[in-house]
Amino acid sequence: MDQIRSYFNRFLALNDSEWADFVACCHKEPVPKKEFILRQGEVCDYIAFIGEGIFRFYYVQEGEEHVTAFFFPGDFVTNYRSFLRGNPSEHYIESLKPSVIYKIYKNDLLALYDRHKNFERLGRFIAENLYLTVAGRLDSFLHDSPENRYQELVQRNSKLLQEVPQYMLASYLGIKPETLSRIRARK
Amino acid sequence: MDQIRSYFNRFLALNDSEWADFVACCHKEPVPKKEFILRQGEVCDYIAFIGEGIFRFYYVQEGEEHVTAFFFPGDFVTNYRSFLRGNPSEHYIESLKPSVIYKIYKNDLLALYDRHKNFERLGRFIAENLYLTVAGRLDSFLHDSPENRYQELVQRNSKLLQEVPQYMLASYLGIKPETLSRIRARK
DNA sequence: TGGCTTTATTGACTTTGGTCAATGAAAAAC
DNA sequence: GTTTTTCATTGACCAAAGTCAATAAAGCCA
Repeated sequence: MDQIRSYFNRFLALNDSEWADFVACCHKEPVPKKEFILRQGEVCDYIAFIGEGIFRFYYVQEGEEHVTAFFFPGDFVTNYRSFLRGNPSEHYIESLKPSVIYKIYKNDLLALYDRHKNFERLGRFIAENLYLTVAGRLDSFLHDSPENRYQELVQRNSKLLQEVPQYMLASYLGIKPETLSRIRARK
Repeated sequence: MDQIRSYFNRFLALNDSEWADFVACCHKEPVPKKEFILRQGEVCDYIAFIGEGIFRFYYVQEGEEHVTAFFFPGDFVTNYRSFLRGNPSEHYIESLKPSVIYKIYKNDLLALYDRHKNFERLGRFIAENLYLTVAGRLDSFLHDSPENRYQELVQRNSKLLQEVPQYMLASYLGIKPETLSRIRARK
């Protein structure tokens, strides 16, 4: 839980009563390897802080898996679209290793927003931050070659390379496993 | 200004005093065609609601323009990254037609956040919404062919096709003008 | 450990988008 | 309205990623 508090502190410091209120809403949950915490068609009614483990966020189209994102300890994992809009999820969220998460359900979170202005603000900061992350990824990928995209990834997030099977990485980069294999062989 | 209020109402209704407070922070500004409202290197210290006109958001790399986004009447336009972080902008924001914008400066907006919890919430909604837009675009870019991306764009946002020169559209889709021309000829 | 399944690599070939260059059309400037 | 510039189209060719298939390597489970 300390991890979560320090995550929050990067944006804004909660006082002790706000924090206690938050802690009361967290549900600790162990997740075995290769387990889905969200399936296509389900509505995502929680956000989950990752204490341990790795998750991938992907959808299936014409029999092919398309990986949109990976999540690591210290991240929040959720289908934010499904969570916000109440739509059924197009994505699966699956653990790649044995994991531990802390779930906060939507009703509880909305109540926290209502009760504490600081929480409302924290929610804004987190949404803003998510936006910046994705927008940066879009920009950097929109006009770069797959080769450059891979090289950038290696630089910025070498953790991914060791922790995640290559065929998932390829999908995350928007290319085929064979192509990624060839890019890696190129030097 | 009614446009802005109805934009807000899609997310949350402001009461009259909140609205009056907001209106007092808006600075109306006409913008001629092909005018920059933000240049590379400048810090973006405002968000601007578009009353009339079109803007494009792009950066220049190795002599080439890369279009990241277009903005239309009813949208907010800003370099959100530069605005939030106070970094110098990598992007230009340029009007494509004679336009009218309503600027809200950062200091004023932060003060609104402080004064009204509803405003804080509105800020969250807007950030969340921006995130969903970009995240969807990223997904479609990573896993769809340029051809499909174009077809999707035609369906979802036919306004773009009429209003924006084709070479800018091509850049927005991450392809060359010649390729877009050929995709269009394909049927 | 040995056998099975999944994942990664490599090769031959195809498809698609990029490049360069020429031409035509449309829009802007005078 | 005519000139000039910008933009869109088309063709020939090239480069890069995709496809299909075979093989090798790695991981997993009994």
